[in-house]
Amino acid sequence: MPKKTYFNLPEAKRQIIEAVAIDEFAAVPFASASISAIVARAGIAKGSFYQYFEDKKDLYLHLLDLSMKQKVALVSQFKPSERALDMFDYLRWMLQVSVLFEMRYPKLAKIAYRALVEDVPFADEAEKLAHRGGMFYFNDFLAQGILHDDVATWVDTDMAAFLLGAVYNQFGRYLLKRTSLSIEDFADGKLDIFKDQVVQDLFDNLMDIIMAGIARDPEIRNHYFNK
Amino acid sequence: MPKKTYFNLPEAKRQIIEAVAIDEFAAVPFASASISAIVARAGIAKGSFYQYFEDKKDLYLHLLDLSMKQKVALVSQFKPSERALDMFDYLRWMLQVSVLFEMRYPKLAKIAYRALVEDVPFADEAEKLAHRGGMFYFNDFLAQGILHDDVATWVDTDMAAFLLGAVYNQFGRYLLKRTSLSIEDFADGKLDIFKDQVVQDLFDNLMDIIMAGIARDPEIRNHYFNK
DNA sequence: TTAAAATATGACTGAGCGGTCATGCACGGC
DNA sequence: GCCGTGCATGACCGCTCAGTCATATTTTAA
Repeated sequence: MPKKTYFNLPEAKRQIIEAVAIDEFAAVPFASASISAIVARAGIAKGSFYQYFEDKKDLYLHLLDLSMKQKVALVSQFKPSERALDMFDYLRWMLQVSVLFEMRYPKLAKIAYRALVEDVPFADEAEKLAHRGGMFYFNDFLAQGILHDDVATWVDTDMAAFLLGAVYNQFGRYLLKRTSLSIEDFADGKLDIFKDQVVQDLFDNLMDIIMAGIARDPEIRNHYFNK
Repeated sequence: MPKKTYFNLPEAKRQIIEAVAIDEFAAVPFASASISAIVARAGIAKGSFYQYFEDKKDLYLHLLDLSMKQKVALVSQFKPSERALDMFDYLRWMLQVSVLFEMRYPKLAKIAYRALVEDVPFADEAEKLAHRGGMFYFNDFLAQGILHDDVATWVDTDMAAFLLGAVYNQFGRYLLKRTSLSIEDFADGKLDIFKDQVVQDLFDNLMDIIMAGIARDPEIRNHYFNK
């Protein structure tokens, strides 16, 4: 946790520091991120930095925390309107929000991604933070799906949760490669992932594969077979 | 490419250097890997190292190359016996070999993994190397599957290839977490991933989900539905 | 006005890094 | 015996880094 002094700072100053730090930690791995570079770009003295944060790791975990909070905020902002959607619509919604986060806050997303795939000298703390904001408890979710006859009983829910996690985590990157779009295209609202047809078609196809793979209802299977 | 001098070295000396270097680059990200540490542990002089390799990147790419060669070797060693398997058996075999590589050569696997997910200052070269040995051209493979009526025509093969890649790449790590087994359990042959029932069951379930998701044959779908 | 508390500062430390280079040694051909 | 080539060596260079600290400045409270 940053020191008390940091939170006494004027909002604007904190904003600058955080923006610069997010830039740095999104651009390079933890070990390569430079505090010296950050303080220089943020226009503060090295000594000041250490009045705000315990050390490099303290800043890093703070950013990771910010990232997760932002994701959670986005999730609740786009929560499906009223009552529970159908399970597959829910899975689809999760996928979309997950991608949306990556497009809206690419740097924060990258920092969270790093925490999971890269080695930091404090992997456990980082992973705990990253997972807390992970928000998608696929496992419980799928187990519920079996109880409600949405998911085929033979499906190993823990395994299926792993599959969903792996796919959802990478889908944003794939989308960019596949469509040759860049994050900027999405960023300035010129392109709404919820509306763009090409993107929606890809979402559809992915969800189709997953649904056909785990759904219980024979009509769903037949629907895909008859396509 | 390492310099000529390196290849003139006695086999044993090269082995030591490579073993130590693999250790280092598997343990920490590229930027943190220390040449000084490697030469110290390998018992050679710093100057000697730079008679063998151009620079740090040269060594790293060499290791990446070794990793890919080892994977390809493992693949051909375990090539399905005689003639072509059924497409799904083939996908299953790919998954198993992919996991086997991770268990047999965890450090080499880690180095390859890093090349794909971490940022090195020469990402393009690294990715090219890693992909060349990636060996699994799911995309063409699935396209063939459609031609042969193995894969449902509505499946976006490029997308499905992404899904397979994402899942296959992570499955080894999942397997370890899920089964609470460690790499050592597999390493010394005490446990054969091709024979162990728990592991095979997980393979089965994953393949079931994928097959049910992309197969064309209605019997396959019904088979899963009737489970 | 003043004293105390909080905050800002940047030169400095000690360590580690990748990479270089002058020097020395070993060995094969003549 | 001599020389040339290839290899081995480790002190050394220039740089960057995270983190410290004595000092200066500003803010607060009385």
